[in-house]
Amino acid sequence: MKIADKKALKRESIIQTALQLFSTNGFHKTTIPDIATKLQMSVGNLYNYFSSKDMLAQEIIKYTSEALGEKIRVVNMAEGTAEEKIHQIVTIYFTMAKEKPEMIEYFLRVYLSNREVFADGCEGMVCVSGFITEIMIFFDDCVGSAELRNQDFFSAFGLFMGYLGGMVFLKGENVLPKEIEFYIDDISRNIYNALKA
Amino acid sequence: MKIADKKALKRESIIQTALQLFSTNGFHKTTIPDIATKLQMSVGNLYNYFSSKDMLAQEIIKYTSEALGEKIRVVNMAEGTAEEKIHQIVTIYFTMAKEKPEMIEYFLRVYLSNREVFADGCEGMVCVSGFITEIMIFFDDCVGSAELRNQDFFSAFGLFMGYLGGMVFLKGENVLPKEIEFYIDDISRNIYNALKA
Amino acid sequence: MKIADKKALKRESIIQTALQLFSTNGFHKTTIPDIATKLQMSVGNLYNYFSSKDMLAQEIIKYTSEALGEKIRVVNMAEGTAEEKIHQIVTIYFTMAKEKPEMIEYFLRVYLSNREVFADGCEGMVCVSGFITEIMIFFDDCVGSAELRNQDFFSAFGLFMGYLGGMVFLKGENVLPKEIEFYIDDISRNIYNALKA
Amino acid sequence: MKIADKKALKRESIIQTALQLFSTNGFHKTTIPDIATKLQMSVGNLYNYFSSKDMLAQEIIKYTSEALGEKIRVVNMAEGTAEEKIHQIVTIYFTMAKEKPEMIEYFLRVYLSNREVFADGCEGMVCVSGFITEIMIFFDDCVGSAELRNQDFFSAFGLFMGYLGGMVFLKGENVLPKEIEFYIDDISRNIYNALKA
DNA sequence: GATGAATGAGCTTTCATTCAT
DNA sequence: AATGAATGAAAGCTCATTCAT
Repeated sequence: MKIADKKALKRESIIQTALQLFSTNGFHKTTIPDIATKLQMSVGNLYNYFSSKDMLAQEIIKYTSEALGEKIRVVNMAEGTAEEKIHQIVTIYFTMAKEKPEMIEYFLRVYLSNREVFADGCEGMVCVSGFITEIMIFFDDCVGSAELRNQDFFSAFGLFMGYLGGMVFLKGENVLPKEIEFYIDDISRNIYNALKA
Repeated sequence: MKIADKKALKRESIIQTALQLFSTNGFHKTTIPDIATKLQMSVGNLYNYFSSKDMLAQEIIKYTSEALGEKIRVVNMAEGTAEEKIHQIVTIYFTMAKEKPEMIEYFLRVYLSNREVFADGCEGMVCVSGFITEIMIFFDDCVGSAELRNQDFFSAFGLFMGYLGGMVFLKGENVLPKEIEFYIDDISRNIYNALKA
Repeated sequence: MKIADKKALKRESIIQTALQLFSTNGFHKTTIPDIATKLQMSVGNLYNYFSSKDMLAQEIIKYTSEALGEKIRVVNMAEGTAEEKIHQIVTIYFTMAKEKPEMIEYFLRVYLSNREVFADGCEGMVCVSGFITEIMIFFDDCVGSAELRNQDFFSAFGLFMGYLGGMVFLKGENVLPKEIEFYIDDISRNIYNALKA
Repeated sequence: MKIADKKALKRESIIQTALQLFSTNGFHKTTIPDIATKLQMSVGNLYNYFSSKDMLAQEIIKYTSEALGEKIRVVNMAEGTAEEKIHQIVTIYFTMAKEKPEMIEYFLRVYLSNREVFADGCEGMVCVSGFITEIMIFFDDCVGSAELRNQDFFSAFGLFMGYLGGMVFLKGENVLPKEIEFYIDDISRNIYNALKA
């Protein structure tokens, strides 16, 4: 294997480990030594891959947003009604919340809350554009096909992002009486009803 | 004025100042000396009112939740259709986000993200029950009058809390092209469509 | 004793201890814990008196410059010929180099060499003006009385500062075969010959 | 070209690059990676040429001292009065301060201040003997020809080294109102007056 | 000779909390 | 009730040097 590939691989392993620790314990409660120890790596070497804790956090949000966006892209590129697609997107989101909860939690507990960390480098929503872009495409498509009502994009986007995020937050707080998958149908229906033409 | 009253007054002024600083700068970036300085008070004395930084944060979330709950209680106790009441609640929320953004931001940036701070003392959603209870009452009433579809409470609550919170988050990120009030009608309609019978 | 006085006293004791350590071991080789330990003080508390290591270094140069300037002021205010005054100033400088070598060494080994430390706050020669001002007064007086040749101030100042500093440097390197006092007469004569009208 | 020559060439390029960085940014603020990067060379390879950062610093001072000494040697070997030679030496020094300021700055900002770096290997003035020896020869010659007063060598040497170094320091601080060449005549005259028989 | 990833001790600085006054 | 100097553990980050390739 080439050296460049090895380095890329290690970089990704750092991202994944840090993602998990940040999500679980919070950005400020996770220390660089914590991350390095879990990776069986020296603190100094970690800084050969990311120039600061903040920069690491920024790379993670890009990585996560990209990963989520990719899955939604598949839905966008397939055939289907708006109602079906909404159901698919909700399913993707909740499945990920179940299987890789750290990704969704990272949005909620790190990105959303530690503004100062993302201030320089993630202005606007540039670091989460991977995800947002796909939602935007989905919405435009369905408005184009007259399945969804034509309204301000942010009104629709806030519904998606906020609603799904809110449910995962409730899950994280252990206040949901049922497993998260239980809510897929209800929530898909609510979203569709909210947005349909 | 009685001494007890004076103490209660000072207690509240601490809460309000800390609320503002925590919301603006984040929990971990706000220091106890920061709060004391802004209050023109000594750090030692501040500890006569709150036994720790965490306890102060917990009191703030109760205070904020209560304040928001109270406003919704007014809606609950007045006459009106479900559609009207949804519009009123959205208006209350966004008006507060405009006029006292620190309260909403505290939910998003402090309560939601610093789990460890609220772990001992705010288990479940006990510290935000002031707000949740009112949403619950609203929902029960409207289901009772057959205006809203009978569904799992959390499916409905997640919609409210997540959607509104998400919009305020977008506002905080300065990505909304319009003022937040602009979205009141759209969003009220979306919520009503989502939940109506 | 008043609290403010106690604080001023402690402040000065920090300055003196740090002065000694910086002079002896160099700025970069002296750590904040080194200084705190020698003062039997906690690291944190030291930061209640000086906001950073750099600021401490800046306060020291002001303090030192002032102390040296004061001694020269006495010469300036007394009667005497230029030749006598030069001899007195050289004597003061070398006596200080003997008795409080850390002050002179601080000029040479800390102030002169660690430009970045003094870049913000000591621009130009503002932090050593206590000393420079007196040399300037001395020179102006003697030019005014026609005892010294009228020439560019910096040509004269460089002679004083450089020559005396250079000798103390040689002393510090242990290359001088004799005690520093031995050179007082020679050097005073050289300076006088260099500058006389 | 022979391998040994190539190595010597690379060695010198390291010295020159390090000289410049150390002079500009200080010894402790210049890292080995900084030097390697500027040379487009790996840090590991740099250690094939110099066994440590300290050893590199010592080689630089020898190199610099030799270079300066060589120029003065030319003066020493030419005909001329003491007054002329002093003028020539001052001119050499200030010209170098103008054209290759890093050499003179290295004396002032690195050699003079970081005693610990030069402690093992440059005891006394052994690493700057290239320069000192020539000044010594100059002084002996002129005393021998009865042009300069016979006095302790260090009294005379301190004048040269300190005075010229002091002026360059003032130049580095940007406090000199004129270009450094402007001072050549004044300073040469002052030195001659100080030392003449 | 040449590379640069890896090490890890060490640095400056911060801050919740205490307690003598 | 009120003060703020004092504590000290812990954080993020740096960098001379090594060594497998």
